[in-house]
Amino acid sequence: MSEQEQVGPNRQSVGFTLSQLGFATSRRFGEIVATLGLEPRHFALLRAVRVADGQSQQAIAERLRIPASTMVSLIDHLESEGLLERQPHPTDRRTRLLHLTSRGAEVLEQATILGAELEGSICAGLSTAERETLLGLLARIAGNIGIADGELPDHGTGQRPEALQ
Amino acid sequence: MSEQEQVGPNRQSVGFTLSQLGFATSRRFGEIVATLGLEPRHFALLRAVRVADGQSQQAIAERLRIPASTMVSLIDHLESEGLLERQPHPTDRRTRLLHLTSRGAEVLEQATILGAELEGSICAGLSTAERETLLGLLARIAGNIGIADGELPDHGTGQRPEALQ
DNA sequence: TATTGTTATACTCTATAACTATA
DNA sequence: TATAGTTATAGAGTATAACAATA
Repeated sequence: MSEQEQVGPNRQSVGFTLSQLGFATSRRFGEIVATLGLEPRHFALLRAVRVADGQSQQAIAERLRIPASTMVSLIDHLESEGLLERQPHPTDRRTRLLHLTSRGAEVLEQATILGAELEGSICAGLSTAERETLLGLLARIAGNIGIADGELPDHGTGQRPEALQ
Repeated sequence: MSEQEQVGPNRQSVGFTLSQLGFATSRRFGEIVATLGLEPRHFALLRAVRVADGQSQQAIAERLRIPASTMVSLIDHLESEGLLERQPHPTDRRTRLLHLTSRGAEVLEQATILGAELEGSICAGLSTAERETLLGLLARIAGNIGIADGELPDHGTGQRPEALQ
């Protein structure tokens, strides 16, 4: 046995391995989007805005489960970078509607491409069938853990929502 | 398509799924050890002490890649809980040697049992062969990412070492 | 002069709550 | 009176650097 001791659930356990790989993958993704001047949470926010252009800050904050005050600083940053804009609501002057700029759309597209490249490097050497097998097994585990497709985790635990990891 | 938008690399990508499951698994493990009054980093520290009783604080800090000042507060906590003890070095009076107490060993054993139960719930419904297949595929991905067996990630990124997640 | 552990401190991140302007 | 967004502030967590004791 290696001198390095296991630290989570048992090494060679699925749980430990998932923790380890999930952490490494998130970190790698963070390094990659950093080359575009973004953090993962900025990427997540740009994506959420792109889902439907012209949503209010509050609508997106609820979607991403982040406090309104955090939204302000995230949007301040992205607006200062010229990636999105606050625009007035046509009838409610309290509300700000968020729109991607063309530059924001470009950066989002580049980040998506870099993400696809990361996916390729992660899965290097796996056949299509193996990748399908892996995704199928992971989906069953997601079911065991209680992560339904498309569901974001409860935010009542004091943990940051994984959307913004 | 679900109204919920993907936030990392593409949903249905291995990378996104690993991030999601890794995060959820870590969180669940944290909730579990919390029932013993521990955080995951305390569990990791107890394990590191158990590897060889009587290591110095510095030796363990290097193993876990955490700053010396952080070690102090972690050990203060565990010592106040009666789970480990600082003892003098026989010849070097600067050095403190760390030892598990019998209660610390018990708690560590209980945490290990709870971790095994978590592993069981994560893998519920998977046959032994499927579990082996999964671990094999994940090991290949670990190789792609550059996580050698037993290796802890570089700590130069500003991220917390996963040992202490 | 170097090293072990401790303490002090500064920084980042996050969330709660107070505040403003509108409704 | 309630709501959208902003600002102020307090807390946790972490790391760097100064420090005391010892080598």
